Amino acid sequence: MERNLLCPRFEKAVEILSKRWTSLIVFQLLSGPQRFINIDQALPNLSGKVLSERLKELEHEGIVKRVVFPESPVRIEYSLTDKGLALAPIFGEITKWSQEWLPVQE
Amino acid sequence: MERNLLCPRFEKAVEILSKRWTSLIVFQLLSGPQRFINIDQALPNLSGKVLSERLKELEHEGIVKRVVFPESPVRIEYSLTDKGLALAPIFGEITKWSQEWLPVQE
DNA sequence: TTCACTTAGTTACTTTATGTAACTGATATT
DNA sequence: AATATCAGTTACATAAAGTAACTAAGTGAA
Repeated sequence: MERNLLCPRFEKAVEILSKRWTSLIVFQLLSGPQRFINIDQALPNLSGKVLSERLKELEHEGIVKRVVFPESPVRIEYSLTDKGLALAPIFGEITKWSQEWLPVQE
Repeated sequence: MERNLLCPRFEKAVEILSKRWTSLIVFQLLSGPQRFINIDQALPNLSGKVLSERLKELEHEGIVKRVVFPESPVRIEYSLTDKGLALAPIFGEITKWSQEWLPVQE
């Protein structure tokens, strides 16, 4: 009777990454810090509602940081923490796989 | 006005991998071909209904193959194709990240 | 000053996805 | 004949995501 062979840390990582939109938001932030509206516009079909939820979750996980610039009007920038930046190799492997195994035209 | 900077193949890969349960099912199959009930039992909280849906999707994507052994009773084995096996490095990177950045105890 | 616009969201409502549990049909075992 | 196993399916309930309109604080133009 084998029970839960799955490493809980691995499971947690998959849980984070496989939540809808999360990967694409992190990937978008890999290109540099940016504002809410910029992320929203870069990812078609992502609603402000879900983006707002995901950014809060990612902030809570310590993957994203939210910085308020008290300019006028106020500017809020989202960026990756070191923990978030460390996700880059995963996206590197996803890119490799997709280029080798997925058809160009769909 | 930048539009859809996202590579469609990368986007497709993320879409496949970030569907709930998909990654864990593929990861489970990395340990070798196995039967429906085995996958179901290895992943707590995964229902037969969703497993059945996911296996069909993965078969359709060419990531999983379903082989019927006409024994009695019939045995059905699910396994990864070459395309599916090629996902292994992605899980390798997820494992690395989770061990470096996620706490042991939660 | 009033009207319109931008940013960073939130709220209310609808549609879709997932979870739960019971069920099916073929074979095997007791 | 009754019970069990495997590989699912069906019906129903709950949770997540999509859609669109709205807010509040500030800016800019008329």
